[in-house]
Amino acid sequence: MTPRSPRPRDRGIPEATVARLPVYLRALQGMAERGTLTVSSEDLASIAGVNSAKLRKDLSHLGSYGTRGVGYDVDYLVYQISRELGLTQDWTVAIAGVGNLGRALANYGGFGTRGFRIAALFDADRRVVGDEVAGLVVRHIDTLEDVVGSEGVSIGVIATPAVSAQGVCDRFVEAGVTSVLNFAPVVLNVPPAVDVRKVDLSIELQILAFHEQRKADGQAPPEAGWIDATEKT
Amino acid sequence: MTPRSPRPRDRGIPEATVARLPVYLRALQGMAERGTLTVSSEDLASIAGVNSAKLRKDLSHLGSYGTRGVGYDVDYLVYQISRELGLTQDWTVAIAGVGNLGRALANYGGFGTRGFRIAALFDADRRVVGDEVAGLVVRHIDTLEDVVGSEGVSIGVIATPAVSAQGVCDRFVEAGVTSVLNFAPVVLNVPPAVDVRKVDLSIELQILAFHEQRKADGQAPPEAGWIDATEKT
DNA sequence: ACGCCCTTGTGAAAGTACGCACAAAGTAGG
DNA sequence: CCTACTTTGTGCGTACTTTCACAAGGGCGT
Ligand SMILES: NC(=O)c1ccc[n+]([C@@H]2O[C@H](COP(=O)([O-])OP(=O)(O)OC[C@H]3O[C@@H](n4cnc5c(N)ncnc54)[C@H](O)[C@@H]3O)[C@@H](O)[C@H]2O)c1
Ligand SMILES: NC(=O)c1ccc[n+]([C@@H]2O[C@H](COP(=O)([O-])OP(=O)(O)OC[C@H]3O[C@@H](n4cnc5c(N)ncnc54)[C@H](O)[C@@H]3O)[C@@H](O)[C@H]2O)c1
Repeated sequence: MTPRSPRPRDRGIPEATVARLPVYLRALQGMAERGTLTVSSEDLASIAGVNSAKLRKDLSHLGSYGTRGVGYDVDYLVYQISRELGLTQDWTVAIAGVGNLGRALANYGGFGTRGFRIAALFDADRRVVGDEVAGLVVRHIDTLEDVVGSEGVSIGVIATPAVSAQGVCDRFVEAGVTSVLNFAPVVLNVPPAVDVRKVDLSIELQILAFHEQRKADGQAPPEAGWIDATEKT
Repeated sequence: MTPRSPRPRDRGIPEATVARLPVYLRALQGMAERGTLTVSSEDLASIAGVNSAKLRKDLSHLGSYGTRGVGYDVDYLVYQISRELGLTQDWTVAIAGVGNLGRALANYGGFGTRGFRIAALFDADRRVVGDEVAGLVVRHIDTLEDVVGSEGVSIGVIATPAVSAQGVCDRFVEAGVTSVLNFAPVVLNVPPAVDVRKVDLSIELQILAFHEQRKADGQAPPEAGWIDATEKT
């Protein structure tokens, strides 16, 4: 029934796997720099902080790139994961809201290192527009549509106050942006074809507080036994 | 077999639910400010961007706080969620690494508004130590143990470069901190009793890139059908 | 060329999460 | 008090995720 052209691979990578691939990629790039040629699932999993079976299953979604008895070729795996994640091409990013956070993001080196190019900064405040931040001149938010079109922006970052976030988001979407990274503490409403990911500091702290309270509740913990060691995204 | 005292409620709240409670809480607080007295699961769910059945099931983990035919009392629900998340008490936070990001965090108002008090800022750079940021004097990282003890810090935020993160984390843990929020792009190693949550910009962008590539792959999408509308944390 | 040993790739089981659909419970109006 | 209507709380089927455990594959030493 699927009218899709018969692609080499299934291409139905689970979301949970996608979220871990960048972690593996980072670990592998570190190894590559240090000259490591191959790595076993056990070792890589340990560095990435996951179960080795999970790692193998994750990688199996990309194909059979390992060699039994040996492990995975580091460089090859870096390439395959990069390709799968779409990092073999460059992506153009625009940031809206050049305040505390927007400036930190713009000045963040690790942003551009891996195929993400910041093409534009927008703000609504006339006192900020025209400033040079991280080598870019801050533009007025009203030029968003023009710039997104001319620069080919594909990812929009929202670092405005919460009240402005939905409006800015709508403009990004209207201008054709289909991926949004939102730092404002609001739930954005977008059409189904647009992906939104949010980074919400306050939520993270509240989740930590919840677990912290749990630990305290048990008072003097008779026995440890918290199974929370590893990170959950 | 569970030797725990028979608590009023089960207290086995799913992690997925815990991650959504702060979203509900924020929506409810907004309503409370606007004077709304009660809300139905349908309305609240719509604002929070989730399915109403999911919302009801989430809330049912806290107890039966709704009234059939009417909905939920906004103020009461705010209180119950706050209590469950541990927000009825104050939490003390310390930030290590006062660079681009650390400063943005320290200056962020929304941080302190809901029970999270920033008690200390640490840095290793002598040029930064002694600066006043957001009303606090930046202390040297070597005073971490003393300050964490005297201030009763329970949540440590890591905003140092990646190479320093594990070391700083170890010091937090050694000093008794059992909750860590990590902004550095590394997997932290901690004992099982310590909770770590990470915020990783680069990973978020890579996940967006993956989906963006998918959309482009299908070229002129014959039929839409992306089921990605809602946000995934 | 052979066999040992290591590591992958993957079935199957167990554990979580989601969302539909509906009975139960409560309100409001007569 | 009884009926009609609204909305909660949850049982249940489905889908996704994680983990175990092991057969099959492949290199390497002899
Ligand atoms: N600073 C942090 O560490 C931090 C942490 C977590 C979340 N956040 C969230 O990130 C967002 C930004 O935080 P911040 O501290 O940088 O705030 P900020 O006030 O320092 O900066 C916001 C900037 O957005 C601009 N702006 C306002 N309306 C705009 C519009 N319609 N279009 C374009 N620009 C507009 C303002 O002029 C300002 O420069 C907020 O939603 C905040 O809740 C910040
Ligand atoms: N800036 C961003 O927008 C951004 C975004 C995502 C992730 N990050 C990550 O957050 C971290 C901080 O980023 P940044 O842009 O603020 O970097 P930065 O270089 O501006 O600041 C880092 C600060 O940490 C201090 N430091 C170094 N070693 C330390 C130690 N052992 N103890 C205490 N302090 C120490 C440095 O003196 C510096 O002041 C990095 O790991 C970065 O990858 C930053």
